[in-house]
Amino acid sequence: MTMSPPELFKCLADETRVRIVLLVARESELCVCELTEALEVSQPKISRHLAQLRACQLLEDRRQGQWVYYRLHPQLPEWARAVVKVTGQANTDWLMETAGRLAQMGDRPTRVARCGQLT
Amino acid sequence: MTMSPPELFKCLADETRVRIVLLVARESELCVCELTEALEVSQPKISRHLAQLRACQLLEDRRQGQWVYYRLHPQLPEWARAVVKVTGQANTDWLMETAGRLAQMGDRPTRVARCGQLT
DNA sequence: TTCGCATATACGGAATAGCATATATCAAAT
DNA sequence: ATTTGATATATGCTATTCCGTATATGCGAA
Repeated sequence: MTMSPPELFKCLADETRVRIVLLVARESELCVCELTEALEVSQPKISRHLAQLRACQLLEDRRQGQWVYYRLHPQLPEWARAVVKVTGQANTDWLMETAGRLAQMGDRPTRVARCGQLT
Repeated sequence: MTMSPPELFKCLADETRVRIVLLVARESELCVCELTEALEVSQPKISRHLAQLRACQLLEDRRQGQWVYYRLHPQLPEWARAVVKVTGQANTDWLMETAGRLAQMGDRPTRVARCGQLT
């Protein structure tokens, strides 16, 4: 896959979108409802940004039952991955500011429970 | 200095601006006329983008005679510097595509000559 | 001071991006 | 088949961004 610098940076130029990408990178994989809760923004808003991140090949989605999980696109170029990594690592405080419930990630039980859904 | 991820990425979300930043990082320091020639864009356009990069503290300017030189801001956070570095290194081909005359950087004489100005 | 070059800013219009609300799709459960 | 919860898309609007042209400023040379 190929991706020019401005293409990548346009994707990351919106606060909601960077937060999504950094959180997903940090957690390996997150579903829409987790992101909606973590960032405390409306579902359509999250969804629109996710569509954009999918379109530019930054994220990949995987449907599992009623949930859709997002992760970094496996073919994301190394340098882009490095950009995400270094940014996330150097900005954990900023990231967690708005990470809502996701902040206490360690003590959450199953992913299903996280989504407020049972079994 | 502090700089949030979306702040940095907004600066880099424009093709002209990333090119400026990557070239400046690569060359340590460049003046406006060099950038204008290298990127082959109008002078006001370059200047406007430079003003923006100055405003967000990504670049610092230094006046020397009639020229104004730009370099990465000395207090730019490490992670931002790392983002610029890894992006530049992984995209030299893309960078040089539009780097015009600056492409033959090795064989240029003095900076003054580069600007098409004598002594 | 006046001229010429390098650089910066102002202004108006065109294009783009982001948002809220409403609606559609799709899978699981009943 | 109908309902319900999860996710996606459409629509209409506002706000922001970017650009070209014109103009201003700052500096050095004459």
